[in-house]
Amino acid sequence: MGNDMVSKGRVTIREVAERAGVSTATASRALSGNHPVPPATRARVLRAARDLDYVANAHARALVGGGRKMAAVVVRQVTSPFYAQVAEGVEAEAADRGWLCVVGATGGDAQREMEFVQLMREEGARLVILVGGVVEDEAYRERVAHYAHALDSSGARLVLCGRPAPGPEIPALVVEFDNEAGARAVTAHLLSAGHRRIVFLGGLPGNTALDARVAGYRAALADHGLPPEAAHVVDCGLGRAAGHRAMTELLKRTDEFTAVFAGDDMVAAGALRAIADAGRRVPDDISVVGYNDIPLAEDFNPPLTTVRTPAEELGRAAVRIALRDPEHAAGAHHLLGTHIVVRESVGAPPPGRAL
Amino acid sequence: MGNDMVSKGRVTIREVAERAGVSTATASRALSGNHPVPPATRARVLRAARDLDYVANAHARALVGGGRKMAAVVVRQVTSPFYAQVAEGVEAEAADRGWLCVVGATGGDAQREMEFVQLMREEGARLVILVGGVVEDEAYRERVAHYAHALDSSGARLVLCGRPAPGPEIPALVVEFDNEAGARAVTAHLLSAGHRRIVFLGGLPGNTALDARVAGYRAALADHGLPPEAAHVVDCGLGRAAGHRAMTELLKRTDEFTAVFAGDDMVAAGALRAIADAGRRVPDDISVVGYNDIPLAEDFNPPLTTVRTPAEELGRAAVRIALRDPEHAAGAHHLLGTHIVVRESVGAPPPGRAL
DNA sequence: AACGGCTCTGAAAACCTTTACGCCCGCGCT
DNA sequence: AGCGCGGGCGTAAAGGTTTTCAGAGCCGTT
Repeated sequence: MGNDMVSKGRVTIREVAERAGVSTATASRALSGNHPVPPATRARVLRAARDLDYVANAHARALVGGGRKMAAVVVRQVTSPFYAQVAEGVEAEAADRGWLCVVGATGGDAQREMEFVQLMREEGARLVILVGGVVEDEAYRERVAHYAHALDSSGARLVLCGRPAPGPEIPALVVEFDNEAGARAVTAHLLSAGHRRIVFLGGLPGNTALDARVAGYRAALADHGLPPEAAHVVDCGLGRAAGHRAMTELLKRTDEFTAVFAGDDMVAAGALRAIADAGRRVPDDISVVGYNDIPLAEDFNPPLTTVRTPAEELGRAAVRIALRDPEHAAGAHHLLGTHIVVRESVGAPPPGRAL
Repeated sequence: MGNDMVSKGRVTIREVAERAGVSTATASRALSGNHPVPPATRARVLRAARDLDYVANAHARALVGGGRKMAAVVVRQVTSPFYAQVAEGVEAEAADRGWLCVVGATGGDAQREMEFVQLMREEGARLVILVGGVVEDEAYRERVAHYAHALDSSGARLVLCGRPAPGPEIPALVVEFDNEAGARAVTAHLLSAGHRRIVFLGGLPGNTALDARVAGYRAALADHGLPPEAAHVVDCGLGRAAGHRAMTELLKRTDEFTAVFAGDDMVAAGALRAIADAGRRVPDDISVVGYNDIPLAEDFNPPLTTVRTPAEELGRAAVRIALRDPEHAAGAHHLLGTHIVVRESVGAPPPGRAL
């Protein structure tokens, strides 16, 4: 495959120009296509570049060009199916326009988040996407306001996915799912199946995403004419382990429920296992719904009824919206729709305990 | 948070130097720490930098410095649990040393892989990690030989995770799991449980990773004194859907097996569902083992006995080894160990059909 | 007192590309 | 024939940082 003289050191545009018998200016124009060049000259340059296996230096290019085509997506962990899907969406949308996508994992540590954003400023990323619900405390607001202004001043855009902007005039774009609507719909689904005593498993007070789901859950109960006391929220947080632990305890403590609304599918996974371990059956004894519709949800036992939040689409939307109309985007708030996916984890409540 | 004069345009080291009353050379030395600077001066510079909210320009830095601290990990898709774990390992190990980690998803398309590697050359990545088994054909060998030489000539290192180097003197480092040993062990586990008719579900002829697992499977059968005909490999490829389809067909066609060795856990997920759909029970009627031990494997129904391939460790090892002794690393081949995780998807073969 | 060596610092080059500016030439119009 | 215009192309500057080289000042030694 035509590797002529891959001498040591990198081939520069100077050498390409020399070989093609033109100046570096002309070579640059021919290679980048930024400026018209007669076909014959252009062909000569391209030929020389190919012969020499020339590789443009992105740094030199970015240095003179100002910014660079790079997007960054920051998540808690890459291995969470939901975050992975969002990252994939960002990567795909970025790749479609020839952009680079770098990912940062914070492990939930604010310090690492700050370091990463700082790094992105140094790298000249033009788009930073922070993904995932958070506890919205004072520290968070300050931190994000700082990011927003810092990035804004270097001409980069900040997108918050599933987390709130700290204020209306902060130069950040919010894109998220309508958690409240989704939770309301899936709760309504349980209610219309006959359930009245539904436990919400996986609350995380202060976390805006979870709080919204809890709000939707409460709203659905109210829609159905149930009193506020009907709501029973277990604040065990997210994750498979948390769901397993909380469900195990709950089963030991009470029988006063016929259905479980898990804060996300991983919680549901843990809960399903706990229920099975306790010798109860889903959905005959207890109905379960989850949230997010991760790829394996249909392989749970039984296949999980859940709310599909098209995570990859969230990632794509974040990039698209941020890049579409940069002016209008700042401060905007976009809600993405969700829908229920009915599978087999919901049934009628057991006759004896219907109400 | 002390944002003084974030005027338009970026703050350069020149302004920092000016404010601190030193030259850019001294400022650079104080900021980068590459060269000793008296504490008092150093403090003045740091103070000025903080006051001005100075952000170093990574491009300028990389331009003069030659390379840059950046690793790239290339996978088929980010949403596959296994790849996600590898990527997380790379990211973590990179972050530990202050490196950046960019990820590329190819969707299995060689064209996109080539484009991405090219992009990494332009960006000056110092480490490119290609992850995932492949069909080792002539095109593959040519492609990778090209990568290896191209990257090598720009001083970058190439690591192949779970895929072969096209030749012994190709400047690439191979890090992978010992697929053959893992498959042999888990097959032996089935054999010692009494199974004799074991189907391997998920072959993918030419794919080196799968071929190695099949080889391990055959070796275990031979170890047990079984004739080569005892091996039954279904070449359905990987993925949940493939596993489901192949298992459904197999159940329709024959009863001549008591255990299934799924090529990976996703295949196992599909197979488990197909078995359940057919009204058979695991492990009472059919035993199933998987491969990789993805996070949700313990939530399968029943919890899946599988081979743990510490994927995150694979990613970390790839970075560590490549960066440890760059000289010695080229052409080296590292095998990482695996071990069985016994759960509940394996039992004795049904009495009537033990042999 | 002179000199060697050390520390601190600054001027300037180098890294590679893009682009503003301007030159030269040829063509078409008057 | 002269002039204006525009296409093609080269020169040089700019972009921000690191690093080399060398100068300056100081201390200790002879």
